[in-house]
Amino acid sequence: MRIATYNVNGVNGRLPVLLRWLEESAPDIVCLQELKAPNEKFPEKAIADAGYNAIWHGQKSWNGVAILARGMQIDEVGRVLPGDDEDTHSRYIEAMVSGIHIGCLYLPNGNPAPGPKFDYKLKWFERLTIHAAGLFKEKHPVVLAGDYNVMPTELDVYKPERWVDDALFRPETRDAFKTLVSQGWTDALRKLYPNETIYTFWDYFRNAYQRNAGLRIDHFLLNKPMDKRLVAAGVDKDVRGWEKTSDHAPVWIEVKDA
DNA sequence: ATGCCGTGGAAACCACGA
Repeated sequence: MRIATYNVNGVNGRLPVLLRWLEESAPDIVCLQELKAPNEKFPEKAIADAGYNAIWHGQKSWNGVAILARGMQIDEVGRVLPGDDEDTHSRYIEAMVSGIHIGCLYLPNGNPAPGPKFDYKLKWFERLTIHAAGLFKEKHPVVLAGDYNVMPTELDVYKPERWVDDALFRPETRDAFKTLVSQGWTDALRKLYPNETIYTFWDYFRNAYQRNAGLRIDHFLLNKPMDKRLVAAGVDKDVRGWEKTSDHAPVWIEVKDA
């Protein structure tokens, strides 16, 4: 079974790219971020015609997350990250699919830092870490996938020295990710490729993709039952080179059937 | 060192992204 995460940067503007990628790579479960569409404008029919069931949590203009499953039932568990009733951003959705517990997340960017947006990011990270502690202990496999807006180490940035003051790479942000992972989670891509340069995002400008000036910010965290089933992982980097593409590439893991 | 590009929504510019 293949599980993917993809920050589409606008699900409607990106629909041709998304449908082509779904057809070519045929992932079984997909986490989408940055829908940039309200619930009523989610392209449910086009995605159903491609063979996918879907649940989504949209919002006008910004954010928005969804979980897709190819020919499988999706049982929604929640669509809010607990811990802040005032948080109106659509950044989290959670479901059970084929016995796997999936959390799909779009962690706040946090720039400019310092400032209120950075404070919001760190708070959101704390809430995620509290929620994740419960998920980690579950008996069944759990996947926390999405755009974490964190480069965990210097290996995950094309020029680390240029990013040290950025909200995606500041010490507080990296510490927050480290604290989360230290609950016992497996960073799936890093486990399989401990020393490789792997990027999941390339800026639209300055020919970032052509220069491979990228960042690794889309991650899969696995609890132990899921980690035991991990067999492969990768980035569909070529998708980043398509016409009218997102600035992120799809990331995926392959897991053994139960 | 920097939104240089891109998206969505409102209103022919602005917010936001990483």
